[in-house]
Amino acid sequence: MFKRLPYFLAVASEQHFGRAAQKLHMSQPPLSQQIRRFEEELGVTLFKRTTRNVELTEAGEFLLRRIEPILKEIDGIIDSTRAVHCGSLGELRFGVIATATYSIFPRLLALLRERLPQATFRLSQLSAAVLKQAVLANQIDLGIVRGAGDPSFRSKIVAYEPLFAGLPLGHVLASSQEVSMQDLKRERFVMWDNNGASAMAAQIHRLCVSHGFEPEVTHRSPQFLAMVSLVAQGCGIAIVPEAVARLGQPGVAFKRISNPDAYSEVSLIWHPQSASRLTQRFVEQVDEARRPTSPALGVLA
Amino acid sequence: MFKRLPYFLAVASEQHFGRAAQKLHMSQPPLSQQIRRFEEELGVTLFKRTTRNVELTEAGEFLLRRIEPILKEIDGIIDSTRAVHCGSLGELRFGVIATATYSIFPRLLALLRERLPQATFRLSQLSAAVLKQAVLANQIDLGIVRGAGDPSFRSKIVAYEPLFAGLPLGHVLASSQEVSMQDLKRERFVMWDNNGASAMAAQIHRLCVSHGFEPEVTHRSPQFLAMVSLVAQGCGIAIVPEAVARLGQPGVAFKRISNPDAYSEVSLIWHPQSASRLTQRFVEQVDEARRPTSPALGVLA
DNA sequence: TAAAAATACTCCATAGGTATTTTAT
DNA sequence: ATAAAATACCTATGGAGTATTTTTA
Repeated sequence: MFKRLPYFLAVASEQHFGRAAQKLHMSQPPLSQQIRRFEEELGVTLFKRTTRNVELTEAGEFLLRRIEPILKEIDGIIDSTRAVHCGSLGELRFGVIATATYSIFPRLLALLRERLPQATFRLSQLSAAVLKQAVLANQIDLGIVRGAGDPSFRSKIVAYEPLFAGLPLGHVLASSQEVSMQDLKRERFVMWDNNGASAMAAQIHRLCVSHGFEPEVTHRSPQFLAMVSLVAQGCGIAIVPEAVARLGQPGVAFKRISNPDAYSEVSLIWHPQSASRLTQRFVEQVDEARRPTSPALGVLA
Repeated sequence: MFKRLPYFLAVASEQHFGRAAQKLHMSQPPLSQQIRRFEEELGVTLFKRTTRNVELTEAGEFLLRRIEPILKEIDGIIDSTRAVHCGSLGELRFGVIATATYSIFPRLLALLRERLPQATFRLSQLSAAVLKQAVLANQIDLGIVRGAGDPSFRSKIVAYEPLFAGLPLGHVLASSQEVSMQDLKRERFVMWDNNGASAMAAQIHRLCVSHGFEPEVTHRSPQFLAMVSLVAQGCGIAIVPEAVARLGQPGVAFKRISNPDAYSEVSLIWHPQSASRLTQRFVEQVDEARRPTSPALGVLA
């Protein structure tokens, strides 16, 4: 039944049993038989044939017109199924923290479109905690968070992002080229927060301690825009990743912190069990891009 | 390949090889084999299976979502192909003369929609001569013309349409209930024309002669609206079929001609060779409707 | 008479059946 | 221990081949 449709199609398009049989890599008699059986099981005469001429009946014309595009479509679906299997077709669900949405994520997206052009994506901007839950619940495929890793996930660092000090415009350091951690010893800090679980806050705290001081924190916020406003109002200074510094803000000057350990790691995280083929393929492509031999390395270094 | 799609569908929807095999009226082992072969020839794992649990892989989900509606569609196409074969589905191309477009044709159309609801139609309004050529050239399936038949076609009378005299309002007969051919003896006539081949003109001429007079024709036109205007202007009287009388026209009174032979036959014509199944079915339905036992008779009597 | 479809027949691949084994819960 | 899928093996349908006949333009 289904298997006979391609036979019908070949005879219909060739209007000739012999040529159709050649095209199908078979001999003419079995093809004639298949068509006859097809007609019998349909109860429909599809061809008007003499030994000199083969043409479609009305019903045959109808069937040809309808079935031809469908068989092509099925071929396409089969190809696409193979593409899904090998992880080049599908949808990647990204969960991204606010400060990576406009810097790291676009770079990864460019990589996705270059290396896996058949893949589509869906983006959710989430707090780090919610994002990790979503990865575990297989609601998103890939998370972008700060920090080097987490034993619950598979992870990969995709960027070392330089840290900047955000200073009110009148501040004595606001006119210098760079600042060092030493310069910030006596400052009051507007600090990141995420119900006490902010990776940035922990990172900055470690940084201060390793440079010999305990930061004096006056305000805390989970929203970087709120932090930067507090800086503009003179409530203190803030340490932020480059992505936030780049956005700028009236009344605030951002100065790169010159110490080599003043950076924030950004990682891709994913679930080792539920990772789809596409997820795996994409992670491989990220690896590939970060190898020194690859020209795409720079964008993620 | 194609034949295995329904197997895949059954297993995918049941998530169970045994039940799927039952649904397919076969035993479980060959079904397992078919699925395995299908996976092999695709090069794609479609199911994750243990002895306790069967579920689709990503690629399997993808294939299921895409292929299920298509197989349903193919079933529908097969059914429709059968309908085309038996003449209940398709398009009827009607060619209709002007004076049948608003009277006889709508009745036939109602019959078509009642008896062959899957059929669609296409309507061309043509002169009788062009229409007959179009039937011979298989450009239209069914023509509606005046006259009882023609040896070049198969035909069937579908209406005997009473004739009316169209009279200017001031005319002495314009106040009577009916007129007879005798009353029209001395009148001047505005006559139908179609390059000398009008069936109506021939019919009316025969009618006059059989009632003992040769009509005095002052004007001729192929357009009934033109004829009726000439009547309104007092150029003469016109004999027209009921369909024209029903349309009415300011300044003209239409009176039924009481003689029993004062009618015009309207016929369906079609090509005996190239008639489609639907054409044949429709003609059968017209026969059916004209039988005295059928309640639908009246509309065409 | 020649080209092409249908028929007759033969053979083998493969679909499908039964019995059994393996595996995971 | 049990349900269910996989495996092994057998059978038979039917798909495909070759040789031949029929048909019609």
